[in-house]
Amino acid sequence: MEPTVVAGREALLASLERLARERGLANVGLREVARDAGLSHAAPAHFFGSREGMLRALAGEGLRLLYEDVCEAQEAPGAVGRERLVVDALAFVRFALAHPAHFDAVFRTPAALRGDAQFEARRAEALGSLRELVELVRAEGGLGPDADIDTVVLQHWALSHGVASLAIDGMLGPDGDPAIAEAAERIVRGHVAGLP
Amino acid sequence: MEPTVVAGREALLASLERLARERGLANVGLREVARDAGLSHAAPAHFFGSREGMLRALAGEGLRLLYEDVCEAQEAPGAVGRERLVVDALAFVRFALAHPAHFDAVFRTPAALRGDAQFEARRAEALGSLRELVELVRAEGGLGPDADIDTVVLQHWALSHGVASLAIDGMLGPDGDPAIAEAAERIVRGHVAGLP
DNA sequence: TGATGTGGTTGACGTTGTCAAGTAGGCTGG
DNA sequence: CCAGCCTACTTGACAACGTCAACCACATCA
Repeated sequence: MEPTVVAGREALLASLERLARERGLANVGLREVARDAGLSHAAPAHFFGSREGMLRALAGEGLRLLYEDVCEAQEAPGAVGRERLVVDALAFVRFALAHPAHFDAVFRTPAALRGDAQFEARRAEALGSLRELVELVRAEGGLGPDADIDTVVLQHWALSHGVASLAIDGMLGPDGDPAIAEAAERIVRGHVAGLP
Repeated sequence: MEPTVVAGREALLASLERLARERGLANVGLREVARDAGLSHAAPAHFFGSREGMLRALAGEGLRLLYEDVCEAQEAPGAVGRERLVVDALAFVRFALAHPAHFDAVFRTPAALRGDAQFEARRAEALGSLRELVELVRAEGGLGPDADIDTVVLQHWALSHGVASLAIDGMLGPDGDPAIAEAAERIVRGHVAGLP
């Protein structure tokens, strides 16, 4: 029987996410999060050790969510060869738009994460699985045989990251506008079409 | 006669930049900046009104610096057609590596900037001048006549932004390693080569 | 001479992140 | 049955923080 009231740790992370979504990660306080979750002011320190630890926890959750989203998108039928990269990049963008606070914690708050072995390992794993995807695409004939895999991987990662940032920062259209997704798709397709 | 001791305002911005470079923008305090600049704890509030105001001032300076760097790179001889886009992107990456605090303020602290008319205007201007660059490239025959200018502009902006983020976050190699610049160049060239 | 800025300072207020210490309840071995 | 330990917090204190009102010294100019 799962409890209807979530454990304190998760309640705190949920509150953090909710508040960060409105105000930006940098502008939410530990005590505020604790208040919002109905706990005492020192509860965050109890679970996460420090503010930095709490952000790290959110980043870990974010990386897990992102990985799930991307895998799920990849498993949908109909995308083979080069199209797989379109699916991958658009899943990344969708994740950024759906979980801006998590995205911020993972990709835009690097100072707190530097040197965290677990986080670096997971990030390396994410890059590794992207490399596998690119290799699969090549095996399926979607990439020229002389394409440099590492360059394609980094190029694709950079473009996905860039489009996601543009989308989050409102440079592809006002918040919630479907034009954002359309612009993102145009950009991504343009990019994928240009791969060697 | 310019004074050897800069005015308080600029001393504060310089201190903010120096401290943020070591610790990340989010982890420097107003009072700390004031101390570092040799001023009283309330000096930042006097000049910038609030913490947010101070970050806005840094972002404004950053946008100006970026604009100068890119223009200067573009004026160097030898780059015509498609090569202009390589020069542009690499200037962007160099700026990010040389001024990480400014880059953070401009591109990774959007909450503080939302709704600031002056900042939005300058950002729109930056995008506009990128558009002009792309149009020039097409006029020089560097782009197919049926290329969609807007998509190319956004694609280029996204990739430049992404590569810069990768570089700053240490994903192209350890800090200061010349391999970073080499990787960035490979990625950018791969991207530009794929444009329609 | 006096008004008006400009470029700051001082001091106070409420709030924040962190830490040491305490507490309440559940589990486990003897 | 109960002592000991673990988990999941709370309480209270501290220094540091951002902001604000008030003040000060000097320059400019009518």
